[in-house]
Amino acid sequence: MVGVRQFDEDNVIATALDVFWRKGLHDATMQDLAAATGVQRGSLYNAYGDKEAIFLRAFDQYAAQFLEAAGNALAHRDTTTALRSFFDMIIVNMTDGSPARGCLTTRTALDAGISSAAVRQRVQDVLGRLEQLLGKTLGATPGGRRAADAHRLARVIVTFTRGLAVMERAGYSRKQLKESAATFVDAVVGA
Amino acid sequence: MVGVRQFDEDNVIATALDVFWRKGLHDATMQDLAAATGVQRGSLYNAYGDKEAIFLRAFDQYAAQFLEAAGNALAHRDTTTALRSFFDMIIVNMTDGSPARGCLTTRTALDAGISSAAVRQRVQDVLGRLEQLLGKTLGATPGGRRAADAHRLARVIVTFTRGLAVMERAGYSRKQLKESAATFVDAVVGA
DNA sequence: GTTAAGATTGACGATGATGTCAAGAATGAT
DNA sequence: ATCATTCTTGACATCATCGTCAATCTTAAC
Repeated sequence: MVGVRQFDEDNVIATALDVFWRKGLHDATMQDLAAATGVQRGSLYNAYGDKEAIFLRAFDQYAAQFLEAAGNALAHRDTTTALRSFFDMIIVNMTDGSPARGCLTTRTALDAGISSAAVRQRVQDVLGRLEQLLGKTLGATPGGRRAADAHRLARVIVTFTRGLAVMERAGYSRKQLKESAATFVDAVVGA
Repeated sequence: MVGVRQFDEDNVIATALDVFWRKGLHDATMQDLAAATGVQRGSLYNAYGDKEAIFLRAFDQYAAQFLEAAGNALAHRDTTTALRSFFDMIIVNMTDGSPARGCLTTRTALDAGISSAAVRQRVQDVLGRLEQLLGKTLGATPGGRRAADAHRLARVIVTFTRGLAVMERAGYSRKQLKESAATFVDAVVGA
């Protein structure tokens, strides 16, 4: 290997993720990425091709971390406890930072109209996997739900998490989001 | 009045709404608006000042129409029926057109980070009013809910509608959205 | 029919983003 | 030490958008 890369790729991707998380795929520019990473625009083009390629790498990292956190949060025997810690995680995830960064998946989903198939696919993947995690949790409850019900409910819960992400963008506080999530869990799982 | 406007303002705003609905405030350009309305860019600047001013007018029209439709849909004695027709309306609203236009409020909310205070305020207004409509419906149910519960639940429902809007952008079909909404209504109101 | 307020038009300059490239720098392999 | 390969750098051309402006046109009011 000759002519060796002068920057740490993991660092660059992690920093790029932060930029995309704050600005979104569409609004983040190559200049933003260059400034944040300290790597010149030209080098980024040379190394990755274009902005979307960088985004896909960053998003994959984000998705893996997000889904792992979701899985961990859901790892409780009691469904109600599992869902509460799940929503806690989700809400902290989107209200973290100052100003809060929001939810990257949701932001990306909203740009679907101007995004490539690859990007749209990643969003669907994350949501699909999240739904599976939730379905497993709901189905595994002792004296459990019928499988079809668990799946339908899982999608409802995923949908509600997306709603929380929108409400966060609309200005609702972490506390308000948590209250809504608590009400939701009580209403849905209490039944 | 001398030097009279050559175009119909209501037409222009209605057409602008269509453009914003399809592209979003941020992605729609003055050229888009000029092309769609048949009014030159210069004239639009002269008449309205800038893109945001046009957007605010269009959004106000949209919000009024949307809230009226929501109010009508909710006008049933039976809470379950009211919510079902409410969600039907919401889902049709966001899956209409080809390609579907999605939900303008949600799209706008997601751009909060790069929007003016005036725009953010409109989004909050719509969501707040929607919440009020729902709260009234839930509170008015015979043998009704406690007021505090109705308000909390109303916010949960608003949040869920935002989630549906995201799911639509993520590629879920009208049918899938309706199924989720039905599951949600059963789970929440059945309790 | 003149007039003057206001609308329309097309062109202009500024800005910022994209993607490319040639020249120079760095370094593993020999 | 030299070479060959790859990375880095800064400049370049292109493109889209924005907002403005002077010249021109339109028309209500007189």
